[in-house]
Amino acid sequence: MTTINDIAKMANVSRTTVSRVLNNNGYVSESARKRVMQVVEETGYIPSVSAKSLRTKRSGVIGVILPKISTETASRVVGGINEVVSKEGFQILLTDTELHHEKEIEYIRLLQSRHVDGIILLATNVNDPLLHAIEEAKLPFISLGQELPGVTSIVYDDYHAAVDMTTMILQKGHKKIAYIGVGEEDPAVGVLRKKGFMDTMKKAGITVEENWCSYGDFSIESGYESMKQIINSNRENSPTAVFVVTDRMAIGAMEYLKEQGFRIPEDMAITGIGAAVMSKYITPSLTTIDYFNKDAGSKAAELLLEQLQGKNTRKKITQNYRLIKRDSV
Amino acid sequence: MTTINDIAKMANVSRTTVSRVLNNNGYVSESARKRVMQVVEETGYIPSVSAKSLRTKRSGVIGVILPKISTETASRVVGGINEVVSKEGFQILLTDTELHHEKEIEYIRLLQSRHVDGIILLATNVNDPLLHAIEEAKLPFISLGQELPGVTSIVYDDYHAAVDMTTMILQKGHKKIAYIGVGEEDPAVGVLRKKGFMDTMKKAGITVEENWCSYGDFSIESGYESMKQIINSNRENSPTAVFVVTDRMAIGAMEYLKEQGFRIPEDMAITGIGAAVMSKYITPSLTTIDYFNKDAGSKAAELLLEQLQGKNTRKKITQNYRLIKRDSV
DNA sequence: CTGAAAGCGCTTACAG
DNA sequence: CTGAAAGCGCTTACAG
Repeated sequence: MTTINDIAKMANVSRTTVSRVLNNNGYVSESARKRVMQVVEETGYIPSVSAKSLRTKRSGVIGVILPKISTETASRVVGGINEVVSKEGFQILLTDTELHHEKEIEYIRLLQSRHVDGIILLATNVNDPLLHAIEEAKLPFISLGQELPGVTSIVYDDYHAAVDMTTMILQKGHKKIAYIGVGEEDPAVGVLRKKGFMDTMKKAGITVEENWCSYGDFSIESGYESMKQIINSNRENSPTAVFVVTDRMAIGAMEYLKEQGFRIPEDMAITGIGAAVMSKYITPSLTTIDYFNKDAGSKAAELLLEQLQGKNTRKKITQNYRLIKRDSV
Repeated sequence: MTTINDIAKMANVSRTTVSRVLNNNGYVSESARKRVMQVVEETGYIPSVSAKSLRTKRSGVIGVILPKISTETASRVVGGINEVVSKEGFQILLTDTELHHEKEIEYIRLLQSRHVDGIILLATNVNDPLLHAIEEAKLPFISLGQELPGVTSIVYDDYHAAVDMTTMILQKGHKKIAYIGVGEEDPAVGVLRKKGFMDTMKKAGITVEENWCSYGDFSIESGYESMKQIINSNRENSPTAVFVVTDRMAIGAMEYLKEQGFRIPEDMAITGIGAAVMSKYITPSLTTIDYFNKDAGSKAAELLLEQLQGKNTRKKITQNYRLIKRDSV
C-alpha cells in the first residue's frame, strides 16, 4: 500500500509537506504542492483514515442507533441524516438494536470505541442506565423521537398530534371511539399519544370504555389482532371510529374490518399516524399525520454538527406535523 | 481517555499482556488475566479501534453502497446484511449514491480509505470505470442485483421471473398486454425483465405494439404517468393487461386506472415485481414476485465473510423467487 | 516555506 | 507465562 512516506519520497519533500498539501493547511510553495499532487494522482494514493483518526481523535463518522433498520421511519430519518452529514464529509455507521433496549447501551460503547465523532439515537424508551451510558460517552449526542433529560432531543409533537386527530374525529360526529396503541415503555408513542387522545375525549365529556382499548407492537399483524379483539368484545355496543397510533397498525386494523365486511368510513372510521407511503394508496386512503421524519433526521444531523463545532446548545426541539385528511374518516 | 498503558500500569503487567487477555490469544496466567479484567471493568476501558486497525489492517467494518438509502428494497437488504455481519462483530458503513452512478466509484475509494474489510455494492448498472475501481480496490467485494464480470455477484432471476409472470397473464386469456419498464442503463430491471416479457409474448405469437410500452424511473409517480400515456395513446385499441417491472410503478399505474374508473382486474389486469409490503394491502391486492431481498442481503454478507476468510470463491449466485398470485389479475 | 522528531494506542515477532 | 521494542501511517508543535 502506498503511504504518505512513499509520496514524500517520490515528490522529493518531507511527509510533513505532503500532509500539509493534503489537508490544505500551513504554507506550501506552489511547486511543492504541484509535485505532491501529481504523485498523488499517479499513484492513486488514499490516506489511511485509521492513522489519521488515531492521531487527531476524529474519525469523520457519525454513529446512528436504530431500533429497527428496515422500517420506513428509520430509512427516512437515516436519509435525512445522511443528506446533511455527507455534505460535510461524514460517514454514517449504522447500528440496529432490533428493538432490544439493552443493545442501545452496548452500541453506544461500541461506537465510542470506533471513535465516532457523535451519535444520533432513535430512542424508543428512556431509562437510567441509558442516560448514564450517554453521559459516560462524553460525545456529542442527539436523541430523536423521545425527550431524554440532559440530552439534546428532537421530538415529534405526539401529544398535540393526537389531540388534533381526536378533535377531528369528534367533529365528524363520532362519540364512540376505540383506541389501538402500544405499550407504555415508549413514552412518546405509548404514553403521549394516548394522553392526547384521552384528554381530548375527556374534555368532550366522553368516557372511553376499557374494552375499547387494545394494544399492539407496531406490526401490521398486531393492528389486525387489536381490531379483532375490540370488535369481538363489543358486539353489543360497537364503536364507530378507531384511533390508531401508527399507520401500520391502522392498516392491519383496516384489513380486519374489510374482511368482516365493515365499510370504511361508513361503518367504522379509522385514523393512523406517520404518513407511511402506503397510507396514501390503500383503499380507502388513510387519514394520518405526517411527522416529516426526513426533516427530523436532517435537523438531528445539523444539531450534531453544531455540537461538533463546540456550540453546546443543549435543547429540546419539537418538530411540527401536518394532519392529512383523506377518505378513512 | 484510558489507554492500554493505563490498564497495564494499574494491573501491574505489561501492555503486551493486557493485549493478550483482551484478544484472548497467547498464554496468560490466570492471576494476570483476573487482574487485567478487573481493572478493565473498573475503568470501563474501551480499546481504540483506530489504533488496532492501523496496526492490524482490519477494521471490522463492512462498507455498503446503496443506490438510495430510504427505499424498501435497500432497507430489507441492509437488514439481511446486518443480521449476519453483526453476529461476527462487524459493523456496517453505509453510503448512498442517490442514484448518481459516478458516486459508486467515489465511495469505493472512500471506503477503501476507511480500511473497510469488504464492500457490498447494490449495483444498478455496469460500466468499465466501475469494474476498474473494484479491481483497484483489491478488497473482498460482492455485487448484489447485477452481474459484474469478475466479481462475485448475487443476482435476482429477473429473466425467468418476467417469463413466469407473463406466462401467467397469458394463461388468464389476455392477449393485449402493455409494458411499463425502466431505462436500459439498468441491465437487470431495464433489460432482463423486458426481455423475459418480450420473449414470452413472441413465443405466444403476439406482437407487442410499440405504443403499449412506456418507461418510468422507479417512482410511483412515473408509474402513474406511464399508465396515463399508454391509455391515452390507445383509445381505439386498448390493452387489457399491463406488466409493470416494479411494485411501486404498478401502484402508481393502479392509481391512474382507478381515477379513470377502470375496474381492476376486470377492465385492466396489472402485475408488479418486488413484493413491497404495500402490494398486499392495496385494493385490489397486487400480484407480484417476491425476490427475498433480505435473504439476498444475508447471502451477500455470507459470501463476503467467506472471502474475508480467504476462500476466494468467485461465483455468481442466482436468487430464487416466488410468484404471489393475488387479486389484480 | 520546510523538515526532523515525537507521539497517537495498539499488536506482534522475538527473547527470555 | 511475560515484557521490551519496533512499527502501523498519520499530524503537529517546534525550530529553522
